[in-house]
Amino acid sequence: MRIGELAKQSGVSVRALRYYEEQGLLESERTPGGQREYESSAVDRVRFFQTLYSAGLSSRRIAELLPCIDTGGTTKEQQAMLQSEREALAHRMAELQEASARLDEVITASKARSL
Amino acid sequence: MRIGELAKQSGVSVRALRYYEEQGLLESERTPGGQREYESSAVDRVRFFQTLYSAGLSSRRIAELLPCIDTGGTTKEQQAMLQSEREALAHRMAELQEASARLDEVITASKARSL
DNA sequence: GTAGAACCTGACGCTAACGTCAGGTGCAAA
DNA sequence: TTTGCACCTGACGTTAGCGTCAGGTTCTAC
Repeated sequence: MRIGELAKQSGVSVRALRYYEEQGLLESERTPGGQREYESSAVDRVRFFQTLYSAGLSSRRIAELLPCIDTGGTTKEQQAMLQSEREALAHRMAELQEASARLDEVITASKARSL
Repeated sequence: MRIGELAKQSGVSVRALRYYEEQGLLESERTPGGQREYESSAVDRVRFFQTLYSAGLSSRRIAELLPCIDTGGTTKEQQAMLQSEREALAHRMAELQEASARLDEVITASKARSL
């Protein structure tokens, strides 16, 4: 598939896809004319990037994790990297729960006041 | 307290505090000489902002929510705003859990491979 | 009354993740 | 073979949340 189709199926912009390639996240074959050609598996890959992005990971971080993800990351450094990112995620989730709880306080307080 | 002290106690930079004021999040009295003076309650307020920031809320969004937070938000618009923000938070938490699960898959897969 | 730390207001710099031209090329259909 | 849409490569623009001068003032201590 070409880039427009991948963009449609994965729900991101064409510009974003070219950006991912620029950052070393996404590879593509080229047609004789120079246009990008993707395998259908690229759709899942891009969606995976979106998931990681929304979790607060940067392109650089994702690029660092990619070897682990693709090859299964068996070196100590890679496993440590995965672990530390996992812990960072847990930390972020705790922050979110904290924020959520604080918002709930505000909400219930305002409801009580409107009775 | 003055801005340096508030910065120290709340754990953010002086620049950040001035930025919050610029965005309408934080108010301050002024000494006759023009220096900012804060009440001790400002520490908690700033920490609250940090919590919301880390949860992915923008300054603009926080500024919109402030009236609800300070006065208890009783108008329908304000309650709706609180609710929608709460739902957005829940959505973000779900994304985090998804990402976390995906990372766990990678981690357990890599461990299995290294055995 | 003076040194020096802390403060002030601009104002420009920075990074990430794209958006958005501009100017030119590939490709599929009629 | 000529539309005309999709694609290409630069390259500059944008937003948020500050960092970082610069050049000047206030406050506190001695």
